[in-house]
Amino acid sequence: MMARTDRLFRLLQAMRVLPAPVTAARLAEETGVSLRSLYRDIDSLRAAGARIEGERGYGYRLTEDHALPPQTFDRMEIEALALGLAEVRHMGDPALAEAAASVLAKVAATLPDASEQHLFHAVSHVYRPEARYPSGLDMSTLRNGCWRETAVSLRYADGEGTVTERTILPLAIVYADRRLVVLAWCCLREAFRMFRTDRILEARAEATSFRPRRASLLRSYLTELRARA
Amino acid sequence: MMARTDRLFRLLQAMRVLPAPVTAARLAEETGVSLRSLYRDIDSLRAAGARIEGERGYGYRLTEDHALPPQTFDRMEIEALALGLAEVRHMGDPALAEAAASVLAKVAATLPDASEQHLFHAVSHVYRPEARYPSGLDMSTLRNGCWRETAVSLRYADGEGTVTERTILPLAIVYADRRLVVLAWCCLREAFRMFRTDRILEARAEATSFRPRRASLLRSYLTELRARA
DNA sequence: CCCCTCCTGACAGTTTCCGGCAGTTGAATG
DNA sequence: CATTCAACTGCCGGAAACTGTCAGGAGGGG
Repeated sequence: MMARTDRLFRLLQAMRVLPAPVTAARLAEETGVSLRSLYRDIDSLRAAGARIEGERGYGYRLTEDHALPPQTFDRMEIEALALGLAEVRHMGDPALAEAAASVLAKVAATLPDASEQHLFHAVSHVYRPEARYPSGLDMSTLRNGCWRETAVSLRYADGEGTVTERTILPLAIVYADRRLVVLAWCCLREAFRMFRTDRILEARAEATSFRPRRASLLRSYLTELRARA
Repeated sequence: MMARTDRLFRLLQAMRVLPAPVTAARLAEETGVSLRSLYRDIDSLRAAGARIEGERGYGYRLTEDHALPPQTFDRMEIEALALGLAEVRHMGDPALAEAAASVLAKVAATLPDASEQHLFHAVSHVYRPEARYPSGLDMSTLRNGCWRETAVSLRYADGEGTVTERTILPLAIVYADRRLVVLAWCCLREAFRMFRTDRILEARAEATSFRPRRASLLRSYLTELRARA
């Protein structure tokens, strides 16, 4: 049972150990499988996130190990994690809060002592004042925009309550002044702007993509912000 | 493809996140699989080295999972980490902020793309309003008290500004209502109390140890807090 | 042109997986 | 003592996934 999964791990291990360019034939022999299946296995690993470079007439090379070294954190770092994640659990939208809980659980699993584990987990549950996140809004629209580098159109109420309709290129979602805000390029004003998530009345995904400009746009915005301060 | 393996990981994660005794039915629903299959999956995990305690008429409990391959963070989880840690960098005392930065660097190192790494790191630097942490106070005294389970004596100003001198048994440092507070047993009042760090005028380490009562004390305090809400 | 090697598609045989059902067991509860 | 709960087990048949074999492509080096 689980023969296949086990074999994939062995394959990965073989690629780590064997000297750099390894032929598929060699790996097939190593894992005891036909050539055809080996190609399928390589596919599976790539699909699972491993970066495997394959060149014709040359062989395979493992560029990047996604099974990273077991993350170990010292006590102070654990403390920082617990605090930060507890905060996100309260503040964030449901999806974000769940992710924070999930990280917490993963990190707790690496803790040596069982009682420490439990406390670590417990502390993050202590304080739960009313959720501060703008409940009506579906953050996933914004988050998808950031990740997929697609525009989003908003109905947004500014400080005076004036409502405007605009299209933005969302760059990142961050805390600022204790609130969740979206850093974005505003197509209406043709400038970088921050949008408080609690003032966004509605968000709709648009089809237009701005890939691959997100990284450079965000960089410019950050330098602009830094210059202003 | 690989659906099964993926499901097993999800099952494990579910057991870590959900509160302790979980019924098979619940886990089956969580992983979207029939009850029969769930029992098979539990078997697989046990065979793979996870220690899962199952009691009839009660539920499952995960006692240990060290034998299993290390878990990586997905995109959403990375996002949660970045947000939480950025917050701690601003809020925390220097030692804590440094720890947060250090975790950030460790996690960033595992990110696949170089530009993603850079952005991830950059975002956490964006916003730096004035540090909100009570600058005069040396948090390490309190933190050491928590870790080494030794008493600490405080000069503390309450809500009306009345200053009192008291000895506490510090249990944990957490956020509450957006401020850093110390959860502790107050020897003066003989009760559990929360102390806002920004109202602590002075903290001195005492020699008296309360080891190993910290875990149980904190547990009682937490249940008391939860009962009150 | 030939050889190396990665890579893809199709097909058939085999294996594994999955849900459902029926039933057992241990413990707590009433 | 009966009942409920919920972990477990065995077995079946259909569905799905995996595997090896065969038959090609495709890019680069000699």
